[in-house]
This record gives sequence, structure tokens and C-alpha cells, in this order.
Amino acid sequence: MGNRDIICIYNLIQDLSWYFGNQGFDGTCCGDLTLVEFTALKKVHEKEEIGIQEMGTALNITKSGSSKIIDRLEKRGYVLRASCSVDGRACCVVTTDLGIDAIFQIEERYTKYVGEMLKDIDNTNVNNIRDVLEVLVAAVQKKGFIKQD
Amino acid sequence: MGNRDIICIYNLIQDLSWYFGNQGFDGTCCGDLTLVEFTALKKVHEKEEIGIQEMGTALNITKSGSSKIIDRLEKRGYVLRASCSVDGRACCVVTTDLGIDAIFQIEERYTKYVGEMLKDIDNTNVNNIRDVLEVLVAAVQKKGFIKQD
DNA sequence: ACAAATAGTTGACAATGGAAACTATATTGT
DNA sequence: ACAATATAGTTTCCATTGTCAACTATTTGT
Repeated sequence: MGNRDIICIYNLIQDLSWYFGNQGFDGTCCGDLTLVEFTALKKVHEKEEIGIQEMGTALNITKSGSSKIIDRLEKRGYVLRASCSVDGRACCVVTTDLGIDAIFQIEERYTKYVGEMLKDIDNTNVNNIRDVLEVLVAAVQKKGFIKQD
Repeated sequence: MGNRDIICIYNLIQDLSWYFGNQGFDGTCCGDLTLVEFTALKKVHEKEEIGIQEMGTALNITKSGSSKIIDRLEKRGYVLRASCSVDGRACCVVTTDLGIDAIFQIEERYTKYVGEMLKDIDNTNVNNIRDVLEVLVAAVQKKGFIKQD
């Protein structure tokens, strides 16, 4: 496994990420949400219910930051802070119907973009792309966030 | 080409991007630089010399933002604003040796991370990963930043 | 029951990037 | 050639955002 290949892979991932990261948008990124807000919303939806701190950990954000992101989502009516039946200190954040709608709409927009992006690629290769991305995401999730040294 | 595949691919790219984007770091992301600063530095290096506005366009940032990012890089001694021989209004931003060093060091750190991440994957598959990422990056660059509507 | 730990909130703060006004140089039209 | 306009970059003002640390309210351990 040549080191050059790895450097190359790293650079490609970073290039790709730029387009799907904070700066990769003209105008608003995700409807009326920022990328962090949208990512948080998706995470809430994925987990069905989630605590504030758990949310922060999942997104690599402090619990204080996480609390404020949930504030913003709640203000727009996309999530609710339900109280947790087993622990009086904790929140169970859950998505509302409006929140689920928002996810679908934003996903649709992105999917349109990705679809156009890949329109000249045939089925077999699209499957290969999906498989490779699955491997990469699994690997990166297993390894966790990039630590300082 | 099923729509489900596309949604899936989109979600995977976004997941992957999170780890290589702004939030995907514990502590500082790129030595003493932020991700935007590092990306800008790499772009200057790649282009040999680049104007402030061109930089902004490449990164999808306003020229005002771009100017400030270059300020920060110049303050650390990583780039220089040279005057442009053909246009007295323009800057030719160029990297210094210190800047090139910084790129190498940061790249090394990331490469170590990616190498560990992929250590259980054999050569053939690593090549496949590289090829797929090349296709994706080419496609996304061709399509450009995600527009509103 | 009391001390320590934990979940979440809040206020103060620093960093960052955009909009718009500004300076200086280039280009264009007559 | 010269006035008008366009363009590259800078700067000021501003809103947004996320962190730190202090705080409240529960829960857990002994």
C-alpha cells in the first residue's frame, strides 16, 4: 500500500468534502438551516431520540454548543425537547413532522445535485461508488474524529 | 440508476465530509491553521500564484473574506502578497518555504490518519478507492458549488 | 443523608465571514 | 487624450457561531 496512494486519497477526500462542507454552498446550504443544524436534525431523526450531550459527542461539538443548536432547531419547530422518563436531568430531543419534512426536502435537493453529478456514470460504477463510500465511512467512523497527535 | 442509490451516495459523502470538515477535529485541525486557511494555503501552492479574488472564487468565499484569510496566512509567514506585473491593482499571492513546510507537515498528519483508517484494506481495493474518489472529485468540480434552487 | 458526579443552560467572549463603502489602478468610448 | 466606468483589493461595521466557565437541578454512591 504505497504512501503516495494514501496521500492522494486524503487529498481527494478533502477536496470532495469542501463541496459538501460549510463553504460548499451558494446561498443557504440547507433550506433555512446551516450545515451543523441540518446534520444535528438528521442525527436526531436517525436516533429517534437523543440527549443534548450525546448529540454534541456525535457531532464533535461541546454540550453547550449542542444545546444552542437544538435551541435553534426548536425555535423553527423542527425538534422538541421532551423530558426523559428515566433521568430528570436529561432531554430527549425528538423530531417533529415539520422537521422530518425539512429533512426530506433538503435531501431531495442534494440528491438532485448528486444525480446530475453522476448522470454519465453507468449502473455498475454507481454501485461501486456506493460500496467504496460505505467502506470509507465505516472506516472513518471506526477510527473516530481526528485527534491532536 | 436507482434514486435510492443516489440518496445513499449523497448521505455517505456528507457523513464522510463531516470528519474532514470543520467539526471533524479535536483541537486544532491543521497545525496552527483553520481548515479554510489550510485549504487556501494549498490552493496558493497548487496555483503557484493567485489573486485574492480568484482565491475566493475557488473556495466559494467573498473577496472580502478571502482577503482576510490571506491576511492571516501572511501574518504567520506562510504566504506573501507580491505585486502583479501586469495589473497594478492585483495581488499575486505566493507561498513561502515556511508555508510549503506547513503543508507537508499537516499532510503528513492526515496521511497517517488515513493510513491507519485503511490499514486492513488490501492494495487492489485501495486502488479502487482512489479511482472512485478521483471520479467523484472530477464530477463535483465539473458541476461546481451547490446552487440555491 | 450527604458528597460527588452528571445533564443541561446561560452569559461573556473571541473568531470569523459577509455587505457595503472606499482607494487605486485599468479599460473603454468618444 | 480624457472622462466615465469597471475592476482588484482593503477596511469598517455587523451578525452569527461555538467555546469556556459558572450555574441549576437531578442522580448516584457510600
